[in-house]
Amino acid sequence: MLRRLTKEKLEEILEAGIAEFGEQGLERTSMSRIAARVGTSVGVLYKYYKDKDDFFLACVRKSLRELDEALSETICREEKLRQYAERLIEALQRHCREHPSHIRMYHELTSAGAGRFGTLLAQEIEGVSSRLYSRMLEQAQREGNMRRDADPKLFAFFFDNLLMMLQFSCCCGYYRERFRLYCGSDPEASEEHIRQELLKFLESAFTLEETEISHQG
Amino acid sequence: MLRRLTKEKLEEILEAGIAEFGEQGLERTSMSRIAARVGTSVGVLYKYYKDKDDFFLACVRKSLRELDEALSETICREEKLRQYAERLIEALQRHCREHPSHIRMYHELTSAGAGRFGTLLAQEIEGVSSRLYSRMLEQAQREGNMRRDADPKLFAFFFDNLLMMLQFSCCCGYYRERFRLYCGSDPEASEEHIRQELLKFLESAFTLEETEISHQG
Amino acid sequence: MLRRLTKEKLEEILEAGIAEFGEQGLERTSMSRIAARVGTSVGVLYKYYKDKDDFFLACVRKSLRELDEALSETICREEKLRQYAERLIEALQRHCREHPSHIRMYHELTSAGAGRFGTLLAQEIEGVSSRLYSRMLEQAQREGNMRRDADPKLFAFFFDNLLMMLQFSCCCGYYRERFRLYCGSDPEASEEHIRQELLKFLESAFTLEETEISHQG
Amino acid sequence: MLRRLTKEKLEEILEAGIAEFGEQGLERTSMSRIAARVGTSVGVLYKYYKDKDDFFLACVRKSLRELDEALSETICREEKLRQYAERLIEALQRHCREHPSHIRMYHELTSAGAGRFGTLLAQEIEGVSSRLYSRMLEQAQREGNMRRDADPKLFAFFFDNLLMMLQFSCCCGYYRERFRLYCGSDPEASEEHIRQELLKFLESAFTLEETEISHQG
DNA sequence: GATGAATGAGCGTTCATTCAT
DNA sequence: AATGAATGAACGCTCATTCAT
Repeated sequence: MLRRLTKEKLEEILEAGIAEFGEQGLERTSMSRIAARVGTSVGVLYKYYKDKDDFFLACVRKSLRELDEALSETICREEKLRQYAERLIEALQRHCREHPSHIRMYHELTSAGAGRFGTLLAQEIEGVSSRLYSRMLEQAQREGNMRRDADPKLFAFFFDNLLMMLQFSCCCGYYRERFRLYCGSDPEASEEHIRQELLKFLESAFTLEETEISHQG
Repeated sequence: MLRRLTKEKLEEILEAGIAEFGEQGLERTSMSRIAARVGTSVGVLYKYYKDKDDFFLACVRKSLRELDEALSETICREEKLRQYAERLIEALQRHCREHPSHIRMYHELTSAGAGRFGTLLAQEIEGVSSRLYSRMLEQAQREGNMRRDADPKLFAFFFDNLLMMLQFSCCCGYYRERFRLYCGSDPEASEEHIRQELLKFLESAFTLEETEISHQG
Repeated sequence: MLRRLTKEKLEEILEAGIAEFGEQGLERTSMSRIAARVGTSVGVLYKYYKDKDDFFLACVRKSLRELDEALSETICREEKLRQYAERLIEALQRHCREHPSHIRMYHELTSAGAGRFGTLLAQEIEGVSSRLYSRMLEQAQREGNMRRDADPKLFAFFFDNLLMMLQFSCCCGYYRERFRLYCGSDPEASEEHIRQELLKFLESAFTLEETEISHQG
Repeated sequence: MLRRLTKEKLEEILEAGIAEFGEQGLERTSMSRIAARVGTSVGVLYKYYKDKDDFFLACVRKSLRELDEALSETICREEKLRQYAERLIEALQRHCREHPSHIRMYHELTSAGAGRFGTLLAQEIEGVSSRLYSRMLEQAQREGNMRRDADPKLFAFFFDNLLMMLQFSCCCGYYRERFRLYCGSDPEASEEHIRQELLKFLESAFTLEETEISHQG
């Protein structure tokens, strides 16, 4: 509809929004600071977006698209659960490294201040992965790669919980500090180690193949 | 020195603060709304607390004390990891049922807007449990109740991540919706089931005793 | 960059500020009352001025500029001390008549509440006249128009004291009343008379007995 | 009426009030800080004084009484104008040294914020000295100790102006800085010198040419 | 009679949003 | 179509004053 803003400028605006929302939170982010940050006026923000909430939604959605892209290569492959999990964690770790403010903003949107978006956004964001993980684990179960007495939905839920917390622990102030308390180092200092340990943690949870058992003596 | 306000009224004020902070977030919570909520004036808030931040900290600390109490009975017992975990989860679930706003406020304090408290509070809040869990898992490892090739610190971290997310999923708007997407029901509809599934998920992760392995056929 | 407010409006705002500060003092003047007085919103005040203090400083400086203008014609002429003094007093009296609130605000800035500006403003305001008067009296002394045994700096100080008090007595509530007590009339009722008497006072105060004169050689 | 407060305590309270009013000004002085300063409660202040204004008036009056005492010995003597002036200045300088906050408070009361007391206090404070000085100068004139063509009321006014400014210059932040700009030193560094110069100024300001002298007959 | 906790009006300041230019 | 100045509601906070204890 509005053409004056090049696609690049729009991307820049949204990226600035993501950065601010991630750093300051929803309330403390000011529209004029965003405008100033990219060298436009508040006017254009309000031309493209109804209000601050609308702009926030746009930022979230852009971020979501990028996450989808980052994960798309991981998802499309057919493979064993463990391999998939490893590739997924790896992709998420890279995403955290490259787009920490996206994760931060994502965390902001789970806060009470963003409660009015709650239902709407939860569906957009979690819908895909929840269905994906659930189906994946159902299949794993059928194939004997997961405890037969497990509820695949809840296991999918626990699985995603671990992935989410991993991301927050890499990008969000409070959770970074918490990670330090648990592990004594910054999360980026031992990405590989964290990934391997998480895989172990998951692997014992998901699969109990002979090879694994033999580790235990 | 301050006597007019009964202990009960003070508790009520803090509880109102916790409720508001949990519902609205740090920024959107207004001191005058809290005062109105409990039928006092803003003045008294500022008699007892230096400023809004100070009041927030007092709310967090009150909440923390109550959580500690709720968990104290769980912690002092000597028992196997699995039993301990079950009792811990149970206690947390009850705590969520009885004090959802405490959990909501706790979640708020992890958001960017509360960043200035980050380091301070992370230590107060996570310090105890991080040391507790780590030591517990180290012991479990020595006693053969956990994979020998696991990093007990990271496993403690993953363990607490799951517990945290469980609580958020019971109490916080976004995470409740997310839970519904994963499981199709409200978290309080199946507390027992969730607990048992989480135990299974953990159990495979932590312990690999013969009896467990035999489940897998 | 700021264009909506015409120069006139801006002047009007500052003038309103000067009036309020002069009438109410620094503390009792409220930004919203000033905004209301000129029919704008508080927002615009904070667009142009960082905070109340900054606005106050702007008012003082505007006032100072206008005083400088009012006196500039007086200062540039070369003449005898008495003529200069007469013209100076006359100019100050006119300034008091035309801008009483400026003098009132100037008086406010000497009060304890404005202490934080003290050193800064004293230099801006008094610096010029103190140097000017001192040099003038030094010259007068060299030319034999002033007692040789006088300290020109202190005489300049006394001189300015008289001029300041004259202005306050014309414009400031307390000092107007005080003037009435001394003279039985309003200061504006006898400007010419006051001026002439002040000139007499300056030119030979109190006594001119032989014994005194003999001090002069 | 109220007896519980000893005379000493009351004096202490008033002295604390004078100090605070002098340091902070009328608005910025808080009743509770005064109470705290002397170790009582606001309650007693409001038992003795209707409101803050009333307390301020009481402080001013106490201060006035003390000034009167300080000057009483000076005033009651019969002597020549010059001697009287010297003793008066000396007494004022001592008063400034010993009770600077009284002078500061006196200055505060001339400010716009205290405008509502204006008329009332001006009469109480200036009434005596204005009549005294005027009568004194009238007499001096009759006795040939002052120009015959001078208006004794205005000369009394100028005289008191100089004395007031001297006191402010010793005690009040802004005026102290101003003094420094004029003279390059603190006023207390050269009390004797200032006094002597002021006496010179009063006795024969600026010029003492033959033509001037001839006015005196 | 003394206390000092409670009150609440009022201030300084911010910022989402509008709309004249 | 873009601008960014103007608006004004709402917030955090203070303090003179009251009045239950």
